Amino acid sequence: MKPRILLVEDEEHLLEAVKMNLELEDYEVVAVADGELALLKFKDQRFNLIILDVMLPRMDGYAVCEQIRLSDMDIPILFLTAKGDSNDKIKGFKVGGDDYLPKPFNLEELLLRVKVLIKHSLKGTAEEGSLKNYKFGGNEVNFLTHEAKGVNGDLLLTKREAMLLKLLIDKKGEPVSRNQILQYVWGYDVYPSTRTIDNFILSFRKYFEEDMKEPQHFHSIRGIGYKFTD
Amino acid sequence: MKPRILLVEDEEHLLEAVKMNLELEDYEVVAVADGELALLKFKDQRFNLIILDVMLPRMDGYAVCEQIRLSDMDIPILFLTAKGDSNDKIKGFKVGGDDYLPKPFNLEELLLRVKVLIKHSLKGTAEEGSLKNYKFGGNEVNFLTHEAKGVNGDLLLTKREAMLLKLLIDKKGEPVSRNQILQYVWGYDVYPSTRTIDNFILSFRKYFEEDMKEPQHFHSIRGIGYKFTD
DNA sequence: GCCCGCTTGTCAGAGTTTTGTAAAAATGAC
DNA sequence: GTCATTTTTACAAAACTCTGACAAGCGGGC
Repeated sequence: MKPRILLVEDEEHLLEAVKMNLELEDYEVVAVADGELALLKFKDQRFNLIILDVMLPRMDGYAVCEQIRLSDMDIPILFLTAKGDSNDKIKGFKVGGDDYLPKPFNLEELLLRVKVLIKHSLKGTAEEGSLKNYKFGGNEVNFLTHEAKGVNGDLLLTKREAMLLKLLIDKKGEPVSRNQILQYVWGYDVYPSTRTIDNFILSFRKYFEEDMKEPQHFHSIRGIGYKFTD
Repeated sequence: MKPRILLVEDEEHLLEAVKMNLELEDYEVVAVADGELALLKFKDQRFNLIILDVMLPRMDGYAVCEQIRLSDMDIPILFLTAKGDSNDKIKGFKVGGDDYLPKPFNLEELLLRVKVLIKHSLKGTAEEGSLKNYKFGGNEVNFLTHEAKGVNGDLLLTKREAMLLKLLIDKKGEPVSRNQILQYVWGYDVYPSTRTIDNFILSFRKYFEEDMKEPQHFHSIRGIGYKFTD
């Protein structure tokens, strides 16, 4: 599964060159030439990294970054900019950028920075594997064997169920967005429709909740996603 | 618990200056002046970030980085170097560096890069959420979970409420215009009618003000917008 | 001080979006 | 092909946001 990059750059020539080189490095690249289009793509798809030119038609890179940060605090953003002075860099960082590369840049350097940022972004979602057994309420889950004990006795979790449950439990107490769920459980190139996740939550509530109408563990956070509470 | 930084730099003057500034930013800094000492400290203690000068007595920065990477693939490493050419950067990345700053550098830029790298290194460790926590008057807001404690007890903020509240708190003390609010909370192409914002302010006052007629925190600035005061 | 025009406060639904739920259809392993 | 699992579809229910009406408040000109 290739890491996905959203590349936003209005100089067509440069756009093509960078896109090609990133693809040679085995990334999947979506390339757009203006800020608004970038936001649409971002909302529509999932990426591991965004490369953002500062000077863009219709909406500059900083504004795009600020918008993106409203809904996703984690995705790395790398700024490209023509001007080299430190104020630009600082502005880039202030709006939530993670790295900064002045134009003209050395291509190899860009590729290296991309690699570093992608490495970071994958770190969170890579398997840690440490958690193999978990108890909450009167329930119990074994993530190795997928066996679980719920309110209606023993049951076996399916693969997807186990992945999703593990994700929620790993992040217990904090809401996990539907996007994060999709990234972690389904990966980057699958797009199950919106109701799929709900169905899994529905199952969990059937398995583990005393009262489905008043869930104690699997909370829905409207507009965001779900949250697990112990 | 403060993030811990290992700072390795042999110019005494610079070392002191950077150390002091990092400490002002509330990091705990361990400063050493040569590469071998850096490795000893690294084996002995736990850090969230390593700042590494390339030119060091006894053992250069690249070598230190390579050694560290043998036992820890995750800790972020920021290189400082006197020469500005791209080959140095590339070498830095190749031995496992995460970022690179050419000397002489702007101090603010260093601090920003440090912040970004630390943010990455803390990701996933529970403390992250505490930075997104805010208290004022007898109230408390957690922007990560959207939980809040107000004058009438606990409540959950909606997505929009959380965004608007965050904006106002980020800019506390200064008035935020209705236009800014629209831009930030609703995005670049959506403009709800004028009364909508007031409704949200109304809710905030209900949630957080002792006396709605004499708001202490959510002030209306006639002709402009609103201002949050602590 | 008093009036007038404009801005803000307040509220009650209407309208919209998101989530819950179940059943049917598709997928994929064997 | 068969079965278990996953995904889609459809609709219901819930939650949130927005609108429009009107009241109240503010500030400038007189």
